[in-house]
Amino acid sequence: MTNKLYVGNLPFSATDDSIKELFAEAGTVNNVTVIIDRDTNQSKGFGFIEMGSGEEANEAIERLNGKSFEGRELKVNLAKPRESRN
DNA sequence: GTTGAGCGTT
Repeated sequence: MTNKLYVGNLPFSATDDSIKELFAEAGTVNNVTVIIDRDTNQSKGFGFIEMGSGEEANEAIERLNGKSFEGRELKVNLAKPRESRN
């Protein structure tokens, strides 16, 4: 999987839906996952986006990385594989 | 406020 993106410095007002619409301009958004803190139900300030293809993911990085969104500067990069939370 | 969480099966 090279089509998975990591997005950080996300505004707390952002959600999976708003991010999906944002990344939709760069290509097909296959899936969006915003990390929500289970204890506070508030976003941790980062999330993960799965694009339709690696080229679309790369497009999203170049177009949305460092872009101002809701008053916060977006950090977009390739995501690293998740480790077990055990 | 920066590289996941949830669920017992995706």
